[in-house]
Amino acid sequence: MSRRRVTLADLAEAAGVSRTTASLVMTGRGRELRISHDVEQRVLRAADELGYRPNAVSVGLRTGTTRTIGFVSDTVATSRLAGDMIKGALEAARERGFMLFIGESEGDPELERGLLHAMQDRQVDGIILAAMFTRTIKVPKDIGPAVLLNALPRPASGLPSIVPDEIEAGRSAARVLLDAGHHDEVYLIGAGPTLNDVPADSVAAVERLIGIRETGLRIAGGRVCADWQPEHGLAETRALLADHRPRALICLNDRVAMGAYQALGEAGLSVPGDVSVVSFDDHPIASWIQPKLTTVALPHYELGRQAVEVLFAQMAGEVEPGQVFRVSMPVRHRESVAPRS
Amino acid sequence: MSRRRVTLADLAEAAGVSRTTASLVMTGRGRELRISHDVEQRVLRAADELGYRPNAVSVGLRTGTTRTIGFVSDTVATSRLAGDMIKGALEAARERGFMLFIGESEGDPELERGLLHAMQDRQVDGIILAAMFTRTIKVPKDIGPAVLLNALPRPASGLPSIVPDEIEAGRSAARVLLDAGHHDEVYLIGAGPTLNDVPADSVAAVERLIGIRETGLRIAGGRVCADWQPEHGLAETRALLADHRPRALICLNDRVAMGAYQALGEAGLSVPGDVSVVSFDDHPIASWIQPKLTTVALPHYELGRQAVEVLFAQMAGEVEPGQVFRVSMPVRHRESVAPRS
DNA sequence: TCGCATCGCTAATCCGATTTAGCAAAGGGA
DNA sequence: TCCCTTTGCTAAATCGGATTAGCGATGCGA
Repeated sequence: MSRRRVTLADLAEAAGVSRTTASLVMTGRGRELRISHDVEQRVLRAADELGYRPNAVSVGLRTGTTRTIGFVSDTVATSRLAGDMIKGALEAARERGFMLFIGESEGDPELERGLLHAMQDRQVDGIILAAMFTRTIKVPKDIGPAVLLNALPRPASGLPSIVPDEIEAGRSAARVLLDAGHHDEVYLIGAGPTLNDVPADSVAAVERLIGIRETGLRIAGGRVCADWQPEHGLAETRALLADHRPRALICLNDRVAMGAYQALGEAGLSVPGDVSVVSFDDHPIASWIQPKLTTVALPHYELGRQAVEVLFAQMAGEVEPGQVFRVSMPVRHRESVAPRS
Repeated sequence: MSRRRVTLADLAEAAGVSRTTASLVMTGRGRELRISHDVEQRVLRAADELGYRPNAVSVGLRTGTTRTIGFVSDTVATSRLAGDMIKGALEAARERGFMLFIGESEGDPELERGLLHAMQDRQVDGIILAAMFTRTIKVPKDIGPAVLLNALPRPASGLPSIVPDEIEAGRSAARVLLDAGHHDEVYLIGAGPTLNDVPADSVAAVERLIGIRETGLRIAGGRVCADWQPEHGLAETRALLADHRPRALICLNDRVAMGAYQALGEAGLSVPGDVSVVSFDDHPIASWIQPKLTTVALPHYELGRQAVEVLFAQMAGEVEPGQVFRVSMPVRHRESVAPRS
């Protein structure tokens, strides 16, 4: 391979100074500790010529800080939605010269412990604990500086959390319909009509429902889906259409909406002419299906960014224990909503 | 926070031995260097009680090996397809006690250099250079042990490559139709009919075409798409249907196929009754659209795994310079192909 | 001319492990 | 009894930097 890396000792020798002096100049403490301008320039020039870059492992050992963050998720890393979360975290970290370790626990606590250990052993400066779906999680002890992403601590742990503002999202979805004149004949697919009619463990479902109902929108009915997949959306919408003639549908996510589209198509109903549809998530398919789906977006990228930024703020001691950061969910206006005729 | 980490010195003191002895026992070299069974047990017990875990940063500095791999991609990390690639790499790495640094270069060479430096400074043991779409890339100098994932080196660089076997995939797709009795009236959507009719820079398009044509399947015609997105698939299939009546379609990927489904639906043609459809990628939508799409899967998970495994093999000196590893693409038989009537 | 502060730089220590070289005690052969 | 091995363990060096303490030279006031 290439020749040995240039070390501080090499640099010092090339510049004709001690390692101490070289170190002081390179860390920018030269001024403060009275290194002459002349010597400083000499060292900087030598560093440039030799292409000196400090060995981060050594720095990590000496200073105890590695400019590294651990990102542990149950399975976020693989889900499409989560790619953007990682991307946001990655960019925010990079802006500050930090790198990210990624780990997936697959929901296995044993594995999670192992990952956390592996990261702590590598002296990460902080940890992001992320969840695939918004939910509550048990926080391991002695985790050090950490934030929860898309999750809330089950027994309060003092760690800050970053979550999407699902309640506001519910309000937004309802308002899109209200603004278009849909005050009644609105049905829910995926959950509802009451707060008890939700898939198990779905924080998103509950909060979206709360938001929707807060606006005062009259909900004519709703169908729960065990799982928010297209086939369930299809089945439940079919069942709904057997007895009812909705003028608008709020689908609890885009995959469910995709199924709903299929059912509406079968029934000879056009979107948005006969039925308006709003949804949640802004999954890629939302702009692939015809007509393109108006949906309230999960801000994955922004969630990832915020997690990193909150982590830095926390390390700087600027965060209240247990503080919850809600990231707003923007509406993507597309083609699936028409004014009520 | 918690109390200071347990160090080797703590362990040695607790066990009443020297740091050297403690280290020898913990690294398993005790036998070899004649540490008595008695002392060995004493150290192990103390380690267990104290919960001693060696500081990986220190080990990294001393031994020069950090049990860490750098994963740099143009933008893989965020694309859905790539999530699985990372997952595969993650799991293969974890099985050997390695962690992964993730970085995204966004195709910016400057950024890529920065990422590679950041990783080299952290003494990664090897690097995986990944690409979003299969393509050729210029390999930076002095990169150390590395493999290319979903990419081939432009000027031969001696680095091994891991790529999906697209030619075999083309053969597989064609054979699915041939086996169902479709020997003619088969059209291509997304590329073809000749090897010149492909989107720019698409290795996949060329190789899939080569594979398809090798089987001797009679291709009645083809429509290129500038970009393999649903809307182009829709437009090109519409255009095709204006003059022709295909009995089978090979779509160059699933998103194009999704557009083709829409066009076929508009034309009142049923899948697979009137027209059989095969495609490539096995994108999640392939099992969301109706009828479920028969497609030749990009083995993302397997690609990720292989990249890590080849990297280890390379570090062990078991890989030929420039060796190319082709990962086979399995057919997912679903509902979109029917026998030719 | 002496004492003291300031300037400009460096020697030595430390971070937490691994690894080399070697020391003291016990055992064995002549 | 003496010398040589072998056994069982440890002191010290090392990795590549950051940091603390301090040293010699110069300048300045009295």
